[in-house]
Amino acid sequence: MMELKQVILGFLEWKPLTGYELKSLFSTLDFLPWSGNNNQIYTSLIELERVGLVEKRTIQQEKLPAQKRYHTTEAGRTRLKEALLQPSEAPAIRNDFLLRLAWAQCLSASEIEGIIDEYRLRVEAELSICQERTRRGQAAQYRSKREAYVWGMLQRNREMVLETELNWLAQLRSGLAKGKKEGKQ
Amino acid sequence: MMELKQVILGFLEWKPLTGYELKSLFSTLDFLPWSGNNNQIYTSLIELERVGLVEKRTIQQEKLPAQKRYHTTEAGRTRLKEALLQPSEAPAIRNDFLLRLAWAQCLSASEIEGIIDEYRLRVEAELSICQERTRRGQAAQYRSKREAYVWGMLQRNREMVLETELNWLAQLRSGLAKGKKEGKQ
DNA sequence: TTAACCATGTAAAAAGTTACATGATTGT
DNA sequence: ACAATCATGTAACTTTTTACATGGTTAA
Repeated sequence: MMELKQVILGFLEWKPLTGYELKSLFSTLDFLPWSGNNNQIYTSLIELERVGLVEKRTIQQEKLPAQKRYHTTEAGRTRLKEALLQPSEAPAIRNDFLLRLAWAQCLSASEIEGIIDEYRLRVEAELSICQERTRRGQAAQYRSKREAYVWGMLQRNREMVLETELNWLAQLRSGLAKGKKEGKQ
Repeated sequence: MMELKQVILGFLEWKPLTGYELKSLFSTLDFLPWSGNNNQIYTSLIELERVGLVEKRTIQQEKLPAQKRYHTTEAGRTRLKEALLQPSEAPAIRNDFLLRLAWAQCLSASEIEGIIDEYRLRVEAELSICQERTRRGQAAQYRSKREAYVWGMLQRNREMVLETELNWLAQLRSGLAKGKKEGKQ
């Protein structure tokens, strides 16, 4: 299991960052399953430094609080590579809509139509946000063509998952409509 | 956010179950994002009973420990329906492979090919398990045709997600192979 | 003047996992 | 003899979220 700290190590290998900058990365990148709240980021950085996987430069600023800019150490790079070569599990999905649909028996046909439609709109909105980010993502700083391609594919992964969800929803709707015509029970 | 307790409420509305039976459901159904360990199940049941959403019948057995079979109350049914009508978020995905791929810059081309292939096999294996469960799932006890259809679609959702992952992986592989031919950097 | 951004951290609570604890039955 | 199934529960730990705490800058 890839841990939060290992992901932070990856970012710091990409370029030195402050806790604040990491936080904003966690809130803008879809493939990161963590919220990136203060407690996660700042305590992780302190711990990573304590065990010698990262180091920091403190930069005094005139008017703003001092920045602590972290970068990886040799030990950090070694640890990161180890983590990257571990086997990955199949994707784990948390889908609240499926949990609700499972008990659709408790709902009327029109209530089911209602929650399907509400969910479809939600997924479509999410897909739009995702596509918008893909467009803007072109501006990011990549170290190579391969890295740029890979990050494009990370974004594409999320888009494909959401598109699949919409296709599945369309199937669900037509299947339910068909069953309704053919008679209930 | 659909909670574990609400899902338990859903199962007990379907039919009265013991903690042990709930546990085995949690470990066999793919769309449930919880492990269904003892602590989750038994403390949830005790809490649900305490607040009056479920009740139990204790059944003495000759040779085995007593079963506590839980069923929903009227308040439980009301609470469940409330939860079902709440809006659902877009699916949240935890994909460790994406987290590793993000830092592929740290790996050689052949190491990347290695982790892609390992992951592909993992996803294919998961898809097989999933398809096998779909076949067996036909035997389950459903309260209506609609319920049988919906549960089939729950299973189909997971299959489609895994198929999409395999398609995406194929794209990734060919894209990386193409980039390699065109020259590095 | 109000919101967003910059910038750091800590405390408390909730959610989730692993391990501990007990013990009989049934099939290989 | 060993593993799997049946059946319940608790303790300790890890992970994650939410809220608290501080305080200056910048743009609408």
